[in-house]
Amino acid sequence: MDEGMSGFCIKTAGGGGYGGGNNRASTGGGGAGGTKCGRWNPTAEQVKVLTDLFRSGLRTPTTDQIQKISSQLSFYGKIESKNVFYWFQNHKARERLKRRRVSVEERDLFDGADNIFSEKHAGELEQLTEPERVVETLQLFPLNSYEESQKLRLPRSERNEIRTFSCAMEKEIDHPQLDLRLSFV
Amino acid sequence: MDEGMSGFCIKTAGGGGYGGGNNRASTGGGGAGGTKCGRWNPTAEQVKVLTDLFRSGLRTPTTDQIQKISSQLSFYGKIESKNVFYWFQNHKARERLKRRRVSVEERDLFDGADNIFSEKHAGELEQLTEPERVVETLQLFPLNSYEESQKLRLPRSERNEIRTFSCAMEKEIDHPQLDLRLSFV
DNA sequence: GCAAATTAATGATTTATTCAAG
DNA sequence: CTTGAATAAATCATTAATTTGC
Repeated sequence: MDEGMSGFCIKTAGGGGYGGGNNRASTGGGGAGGTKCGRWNPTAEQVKVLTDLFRSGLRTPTTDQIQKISSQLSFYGKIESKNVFYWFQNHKARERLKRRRVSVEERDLFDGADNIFSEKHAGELEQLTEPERVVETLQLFPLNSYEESQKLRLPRSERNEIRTFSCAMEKEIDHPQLDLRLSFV
Repeated sequence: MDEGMSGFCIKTAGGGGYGGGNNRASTGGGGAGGTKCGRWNPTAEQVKVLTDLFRSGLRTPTTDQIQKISSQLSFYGKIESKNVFYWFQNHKARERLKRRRVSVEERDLFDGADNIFSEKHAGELEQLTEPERVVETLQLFPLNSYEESQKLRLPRSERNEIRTFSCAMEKEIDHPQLDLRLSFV
């Protein structure tokens, strides 16, 4: 809405970008038919990969990482680097928000006399927030043991130092094995 | 069109969510739970208050300040003055470390935006940004001369405005209003 | 069943802090 | 004291989900 845009130039309007054609929508994969270049509408595969990366610990990818991810994800449909950047920003913030909300609920319940509802809400936490567990489609190349133990000692602040990982989607559709091997090491 | 280029120079960007809530005692080493008197295990509230104080500019609390903080924080669980002292020592040092590492990393990224090796150091530190800041619940009051002189002993980067302050947690009603009004002089 | 209307999610922008270099 | 860079917070805006009346 503003022409100020000093950062990346928003050229979402022009149909041009990213030869990746349209989205191969699987479920929510947007762009049903006509190229409605309103805003990026990620495909289910794209979301899955992004979510796996997030769960593996990635929070604020570097520009290089963003480009690699974007490049790989372009296989599944139209995507730009900025989409990846925004996705991580939003996802990080909103996960934090969810976690905080739930924690406040837990706190309220605990401080109250009885906490009969605690399990219920604990379950909600599991549902709402993304557990940081490694899924089978995500292969983590282990850190060295020292740092791993160090990492475990910091549960409070969501700190992660995942280094190298590759993300491969299992029996999904026809797609190449993603190898987002972002060598952080 | 910057299509061909890597596009997306992160200049002015942002995204995110909201941050209103409060943390919650998770693994509180609190006074109530099992008395595992190994070492201090701060509750989430204690960490929150300490972090807020840190963000408000406090770096090296005086003995009086330490005692008052400790006294107030004892509401949330077992705590001793030395815990507060060590917390500030450690937090100050670690924040400095983090900042230093990040800034080094930034330099590396600038030198070679498209340098594939830059990501080498990147991931290691990307997610190390300081946790969320909370300001709305923190009120600052003017400082006096003693603190001013103390301030001068800090490196420039830490010469923030350190003041007398009170920390009131407004939205979270289930604990008393902290009034950490530390009187210098 | 089906769209219009409404609500929930979430992509994208803008604004404010923060640190530190000059 | 000013300014550059990075990012979190807050907000705007658009799309998908869903509800609802027919």
